[in-house]
Amino acid sequence: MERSASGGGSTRREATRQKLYEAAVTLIAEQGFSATTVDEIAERAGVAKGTVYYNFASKSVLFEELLRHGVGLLTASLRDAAERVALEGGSKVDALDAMIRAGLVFIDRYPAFTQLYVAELWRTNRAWQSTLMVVRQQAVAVVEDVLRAGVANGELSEEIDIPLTAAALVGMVLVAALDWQSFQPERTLDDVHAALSRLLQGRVSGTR
Amino acid sequence: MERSASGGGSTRREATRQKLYEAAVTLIAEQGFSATTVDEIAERAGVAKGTVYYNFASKSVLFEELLRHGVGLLTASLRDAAERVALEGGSKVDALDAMIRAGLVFIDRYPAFTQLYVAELWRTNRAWQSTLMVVRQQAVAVVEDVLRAGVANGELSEEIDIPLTAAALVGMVLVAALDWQSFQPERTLDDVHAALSRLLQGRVSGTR
DNA sequence: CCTTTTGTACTGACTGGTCAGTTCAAAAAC
DNA sequence: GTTTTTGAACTGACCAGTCAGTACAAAAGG
Repeated sequence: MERSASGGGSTRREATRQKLYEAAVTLIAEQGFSATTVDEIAERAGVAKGTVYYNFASKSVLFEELLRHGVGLLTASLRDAAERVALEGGSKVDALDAMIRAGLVFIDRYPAFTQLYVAELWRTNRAWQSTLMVVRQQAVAVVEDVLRAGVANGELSEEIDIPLTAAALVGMVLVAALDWQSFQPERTLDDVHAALSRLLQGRVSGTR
Repeated sequence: MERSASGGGSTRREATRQKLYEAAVTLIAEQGFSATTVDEIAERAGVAKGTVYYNFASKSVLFEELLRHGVGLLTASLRDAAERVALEGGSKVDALDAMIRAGLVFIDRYPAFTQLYVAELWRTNRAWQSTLMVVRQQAVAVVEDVLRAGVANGELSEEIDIPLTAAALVGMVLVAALDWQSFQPERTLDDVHAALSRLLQGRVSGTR
């Protein structure tokens, strides 16, 4: 029943689940959860419908595990970026800037996941609402931590409102990136990063 | 046969359509388009299902008209705010600030519409995709116009990337406001406005 | 006046189709 | 020989859209 060491679960099964995640994330991002059928997911993943139900209890459970999986990747990437700057002795603003870039890289790599996340996050009355709350808090908390550290060491103004500013920064990156992907795909990641960086560092007003 | 002059459409019918808009916007914001049934919409509006189809060709058409209606309100409100500042002889940064506030007021007043807009905007493969594109461009264009004017009169840096910055600003307001409504409802509109204003004006870094 | 007609708005039972989830025997993979 | 997958058939709930009929007010006709 357990072939590789302990904990992991079999590789074959894991590969099937991965295929299902990938198929589901694309379809749900395009069409929404309710408009996506299990038959479609199975077909896109190249497995039989029975396999979906052998691996996941239901369509919603598949979706919830997908969410947890994706946000795990994102927070790890953000935390990693902040830490790398800290080790190099960079400032907290540098850390925020690095996190903006990490966010953009993530969205560039997993655009479907990001679409789906944004589309579901502010819904109420959904089965997976609590999963999303937890998962959102994890992501925002990473930004809040850096802001707090910046205020503590005097680098950022004491007057900033940490939760609101963190939310605004996340939103800025999220929406700018989605807009980039959907409506201005000819721009490069560096263009987008530069524009956001400028906004973060208050180099918008003033002719220099 | 025709009660009020010609052209306008009866008041009764208009009132029914309005009730349907209100019912639909709430339900779709909560549950998404596909998960919301026409029966639910009719029930919430207090009319029979047939009435929905008497007034709108289909569920999607109802939704599209809803979108156009809502974004019309938003752009009018943004343009109005910018114009008011211009008349008072304020700067372009002041105009942007006023638009941020107008955006927040709008979202505060029509939270369901905003949720629904964000949730559907970046979807692909949807029937109303083209409607959304048009409607998004209208809203973003208002911000771009002000940015362009600011650059022209030397108030804003020539190096800013207008489309990307506009998208980022809109995103910042949108996400911060939705977050405020969903996760920090105890905050006041002024709190949120102050946090965003600070970010816009680059008063985040530096201890003053 | 009264009554007949006409057009508009609305109603709600009904239909045809769709889809999540089930079942299971047999094959494949390991 | 155990786990995982297959594939196809099936069920039952659910739902978008339809349609024959109702309600009613205003006009037309007498």
